[in-house]
Amino acid sequence: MSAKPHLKIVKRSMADLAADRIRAAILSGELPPSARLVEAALAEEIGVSRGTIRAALSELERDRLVTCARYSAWSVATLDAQRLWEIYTMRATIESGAARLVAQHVSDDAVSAIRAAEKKLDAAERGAKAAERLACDLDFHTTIVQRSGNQLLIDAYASIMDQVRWVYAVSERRSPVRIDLVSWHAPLADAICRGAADEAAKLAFDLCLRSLNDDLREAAPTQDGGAA
Amino acid sequence: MSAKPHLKIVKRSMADLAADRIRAAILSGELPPSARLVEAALAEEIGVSRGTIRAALSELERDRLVTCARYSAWSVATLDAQRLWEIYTMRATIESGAARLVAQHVSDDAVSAIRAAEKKLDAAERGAKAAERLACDLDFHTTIVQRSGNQLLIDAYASIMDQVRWVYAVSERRSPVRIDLVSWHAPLADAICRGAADEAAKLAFDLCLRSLNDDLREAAPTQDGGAA
DNA sequence: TAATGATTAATTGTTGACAATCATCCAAAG
DNA sequence: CTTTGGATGATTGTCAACAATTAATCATTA
Repeated sequence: MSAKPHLKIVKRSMADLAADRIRAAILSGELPPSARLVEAALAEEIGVSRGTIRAALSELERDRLVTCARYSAWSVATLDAQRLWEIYTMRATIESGAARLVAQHVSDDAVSAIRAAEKKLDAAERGAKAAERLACDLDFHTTIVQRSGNQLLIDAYASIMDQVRWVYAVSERRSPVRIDLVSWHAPLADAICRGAADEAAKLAFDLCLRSLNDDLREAAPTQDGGAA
Repeated sequence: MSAKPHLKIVKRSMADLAADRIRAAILSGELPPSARLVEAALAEEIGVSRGTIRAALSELERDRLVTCARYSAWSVATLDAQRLWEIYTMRATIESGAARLVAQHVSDDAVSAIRAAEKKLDAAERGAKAAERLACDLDFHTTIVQRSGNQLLIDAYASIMDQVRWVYAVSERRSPVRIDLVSWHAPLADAICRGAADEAAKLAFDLCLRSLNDDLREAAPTQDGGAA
């Protein structure tokens, strides 16, 4: 996105590195939901001390990937239907607010960024494989949030999208299928570029909830009698 | 709100207690924005070790009340116009999403809760002092978020409202005046109770932004030439 | 058998000491 | 006068040991 070539070295603490490792293990499914996490064991495995691991786990707790029971145990968070609904509606809320903000002050800059993301969607829809389509889908939504110019929204979105990716990872089919990408997203892009804030907010919200329904149907195909 | 009498003792760690102390000092203005925070000094003052203080500061960092520069210094976060805008639009986003969710599945329960909060607003508008009016105002909004039933939204709202209270605390006039409480809030309450999701979302968002404009005018009365 | 209470192993909470890093100051060179 | 370089003090990063708490086990008893 921002192609400005920063030279600065971002120095990261051992705690951050450790958090990255554990996060990757969780997002990859290697550490499944409810898995027990023992500070001493992780410290041994990663090669740092317990205090460092504790800082890492605290960071992951903030991201809601792990939970902590006092004096008892850390464990990977759990995912139930309620939490799934919360994650998707939280995502819908953030995207909706971002879409409203972008639409309220449309700039040529924003329009071109959104149209570019839309174009990539169109290209991905024909021929690209599922993972690529999903990436373009997520990129489109991320673009909108980025253009809101609100760092709080951007950070909150990054956090909730981690949860979304986690949901994808722990569900049976790793990547949800995404079809009709353009026809679903075009109305939102149009509304934003047109400056129709209310409409953009509504469309953004509904688009996320539609993803929820789709992903749920995939995750539990026996749940609803899908007979037309 | 939830009057269920829990007997359970919530045991809190020293780190949590320390975080509470520091948080209170920040929210009260005792520790002003940009104030330097030294782990060792805080540890001495509060009476715990540095490791515990570090955990407390990390918690406050998550709440964006303090920032940390590696190997250098912790300090109380700063508030500029950009951040102020981000805080208020983040609040607007959350409330808007919550209002939409509540309106989408209106229940008698929700209606009575919202109407009750509205009634308290009406009572406060006539005669009560400024602090009381502000409290009822905040309570009305909190009620809506609570009724969304989304713990992620509720937590995010609690966090952002901490920031809002902080803004109030560090600005010159401690409590912003709130006038026309009922006439401003009634359309939102009506829309939600009517199940008009889009309208409720729009009204909730605009209501927050209106607060931003009001609070800004108070904080910097010379900024805009207010002549009609 | 079911409830009670002591015992114990496992795990997190807390601490103080040491290492790594940063910011400042000051002198010397150009 | 500006820049460079090194010394120095202050502050955070990391660690390993100890204390507090939990959860499970297993006799004991009614």
